[in-house]
Amino acid sequence: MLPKVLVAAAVRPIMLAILAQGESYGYQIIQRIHDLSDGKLAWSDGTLYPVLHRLEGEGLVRSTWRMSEAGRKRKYYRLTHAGQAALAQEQAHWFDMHAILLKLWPTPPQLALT
Amino acid sequence: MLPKVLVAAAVRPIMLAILAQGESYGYQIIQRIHDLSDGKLAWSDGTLYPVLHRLEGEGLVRSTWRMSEAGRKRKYYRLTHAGQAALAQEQAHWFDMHAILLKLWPTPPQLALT
DNA sequence: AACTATACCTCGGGCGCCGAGGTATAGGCT
DNA sequence: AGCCTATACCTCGGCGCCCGAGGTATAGTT
Repeated sequence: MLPKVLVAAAVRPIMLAILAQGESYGYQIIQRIHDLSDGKLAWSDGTLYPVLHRLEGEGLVRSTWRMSEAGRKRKYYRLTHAGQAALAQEQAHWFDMHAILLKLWPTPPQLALT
Repeated sequence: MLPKVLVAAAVRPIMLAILAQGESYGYQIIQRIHDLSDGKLAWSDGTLYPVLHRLEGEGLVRSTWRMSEAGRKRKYYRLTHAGQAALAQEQAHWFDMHAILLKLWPTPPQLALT
């Protein structure tokens, strides 16, 4: 299990990046993240929804209610222009930090030991 | 300025990595981080000391008081074996997350836009 | 009728940074 | 002597944020 702080740091960039690939909704996002990380990230909906609401409050995503073919209500989220800019900035920040860490880690990944 | 959550996620790996290069003390660590990050990371001592104490409480570092040539008391910290193992694990976690993000970011660094 | 999966939501605890404030010594300047 | 800066350590409290627990509702299966 990845440390909480690291997960916390990645929540926003991951969410923005997923929505940058096309609109989606809560449950689907959770599953996409689960698959994408080979199960390393398994977020509960209690984690996800507050984040989505916050992003919406900041104007980075916009939501619309729609019906699925199965007849269930879904709230679809899609990225705004401001959201795309925010994603680019999150990326830049991540790479900044990554560069700093690489300087400190002369030896790459340092496999195994687990 | 880098986001707080991202900084929070990097605190432990950075501290452990710096101490892995040899023993050091509070003020020096702050300066090393400042230089190393080209000023992108400027931690206050109020940030640093609680972290050091926590790491010591977990047995990842050990400290000893010594005198500098100038005659001031300094508390030197150095990594324990457990600390080295912890560092390796932090590295592994970071690279796990990095791999996930890279999957979501087909376009590399995405320079500029700043 | 009961259960599972889908689909949304809120609340509260806990963890952890970090600004503000505190103590103390060494050295330089006036 | 008095003052300032740099060095060097520390603690406390607020704020932000994940995330487990709990709640509501519908569709399909057993």
